[in-house]
Amino acid sequence: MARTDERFRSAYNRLLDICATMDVGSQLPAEVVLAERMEVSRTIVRTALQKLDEEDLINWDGRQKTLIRRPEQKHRLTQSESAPSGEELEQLFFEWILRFDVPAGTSLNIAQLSRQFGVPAHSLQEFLSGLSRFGLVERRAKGGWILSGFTAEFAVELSDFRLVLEMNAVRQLLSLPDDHDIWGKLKDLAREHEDLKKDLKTRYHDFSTLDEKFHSTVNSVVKNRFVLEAQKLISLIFHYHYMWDKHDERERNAAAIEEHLEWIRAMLAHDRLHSEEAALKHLRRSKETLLASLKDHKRA
Amino acid sequence: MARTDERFRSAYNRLLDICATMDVGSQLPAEVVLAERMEVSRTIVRTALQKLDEEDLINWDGRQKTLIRRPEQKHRLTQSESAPSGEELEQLFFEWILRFDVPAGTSLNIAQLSRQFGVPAHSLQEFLSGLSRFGLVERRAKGGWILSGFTAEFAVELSDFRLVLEMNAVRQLLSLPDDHDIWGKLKDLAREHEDLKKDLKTRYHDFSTLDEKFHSTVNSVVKNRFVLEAQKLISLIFHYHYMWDKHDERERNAAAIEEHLEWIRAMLAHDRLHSEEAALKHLRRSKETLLASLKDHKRA
DNA sequence: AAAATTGAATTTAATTATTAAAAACAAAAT
DNA sequence: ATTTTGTTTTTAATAATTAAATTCAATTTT
Repeated sequence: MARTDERFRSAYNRLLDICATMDVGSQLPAEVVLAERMEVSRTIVRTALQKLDEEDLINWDGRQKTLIRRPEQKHRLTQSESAPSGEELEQLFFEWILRFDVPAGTSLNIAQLSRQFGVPAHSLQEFLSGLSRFGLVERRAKGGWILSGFTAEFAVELSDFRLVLEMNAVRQLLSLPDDHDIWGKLKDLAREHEDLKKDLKTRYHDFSTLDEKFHSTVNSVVKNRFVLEAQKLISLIFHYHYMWDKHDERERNAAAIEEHLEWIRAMLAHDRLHSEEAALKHLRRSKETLLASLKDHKRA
Repeated sequence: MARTDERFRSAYNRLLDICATMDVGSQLPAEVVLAERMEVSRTIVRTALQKLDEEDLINWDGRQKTLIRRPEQKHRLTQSESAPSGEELEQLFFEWILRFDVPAGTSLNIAQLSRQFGVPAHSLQEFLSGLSRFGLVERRAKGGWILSGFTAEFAVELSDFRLVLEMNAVRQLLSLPDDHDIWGKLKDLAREHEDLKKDLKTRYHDFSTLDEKFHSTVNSVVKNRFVLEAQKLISLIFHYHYMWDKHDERERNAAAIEEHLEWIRAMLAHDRLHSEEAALKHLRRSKETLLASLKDHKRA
């Protein structure tokens, strides 16, 4: 009942580590100092000190905190492995949706999913309410959540949004000075694309990673938290889709590499019109691929 | 302790309403039918029926649910007024931030704020985790939330994002056919602007509403959930800023009206270049105004 | 017998009570 | 006067609790 003492346990173990670096008989620093160093409140420091005293590892009297003996392995507190972080939860969630083709309209069972993902139900709730901002999930009047996205419509809108943002990135990129390091990065990317193109027969799986690297490089010139956040979602969904949709993978990737190369070369040549044209071409085809794969999944 | 029976109470009252429309001696429909009509589970229907039975309003035996007498006012259950909805909470939150100039870095006290807004702490948590997607608030390791946005940087990025989205809307708008009703709406807006311009001396306060109407009309041509969601946040923040920043209000509004008019006329003339130019001009000035007002507040 | 309806049991989720942790405050020691 | 500690108060994370939804089996009606 009530919250876990996870925070205390990890702090106590860190305090043991601090003691291990000290000589027997020497003094531990002040509570405030310890609290600051360990990034916890003084309350935790004091409970930890009290336990050290009880274990006869230190002698605690007022501001005297004398180390009696070195802590051993047996003194450490066991920590239940920490729950997946927000980012990890995001990964788990999208992976689950795309791997099992969870259809739109499915009602999400918080209790079961939180068990499955190994996170407190509470965290999952928060995560979902974050997603509801993007209209991917919805809260029902009766309570609970339903997955409302991942329809063809969603894919279209997401792709269109991506188009708007990425075209903007291209325009901004082209107005950067010649000594900006984006140009070097683009040259490197061109080379990597050429390399992959040569060994495509054996390495065509590697494209997914390169694709993500390329798009995030282009987008990196836009310093904007809203754009960045949106792009995180976009790349996540595109990335996972490529991962699960193995249909025509090699041909698709070969075509995409050519499109990327044309786009990169146009940008390196500072050719505004050609760059926008090449970007448009690639992004539109990307959208079609995403849509087609959604329809394929439906049929399967 | 545990959840409220708010849902039961409102269902019970609605059931009384249904009984009121029926003749004494007639039969109530099946549980499933009632549940469906009232958009509530059968469990609630059954508990409500049981209470009706206890109150001697119906005679319930198996599938016989006979109305004995008409329900009266005294039978109705009192409902505690429902907590503000998600949208209302959003309004309350932004109003609070802008009215009291809550500075970036402030730690948000969930308990106190939820009391202040009259919502369960739980709802506020969910709301904040939604906002964290936009980087407006952040979760701290120690627990709790801090307001990290509403800096000049935030305003700049928000304005830039707005620019990208709205320029895209303009481009889409100009490619719409002549019989689309956007053109009629734009003509109406032009007239409203002219009217306000005439009576500006007395009515300059009305501009804030007209401004919102204009921008949302332009943006309405983009049918995209991501764009829409982003624009909701944008207009909210711009709207509230105009509301609290009374500095030079009349002059600012006069200038903005002229900019709007130029922009509208260019669009009505299907002049692509001029439209984009006018839009850019207005949006850039808008950004400067927002920034200036932020700096002013800092000084005050 | 098939369909509709009800009764009971199970599962799920909203809310509160509880406890861990943080923060604030007051007292004591350097 | 400043630092450090002891104590109290406040805040928030989680489990327990209860309302509500859902499921399944039994019963009645067509």
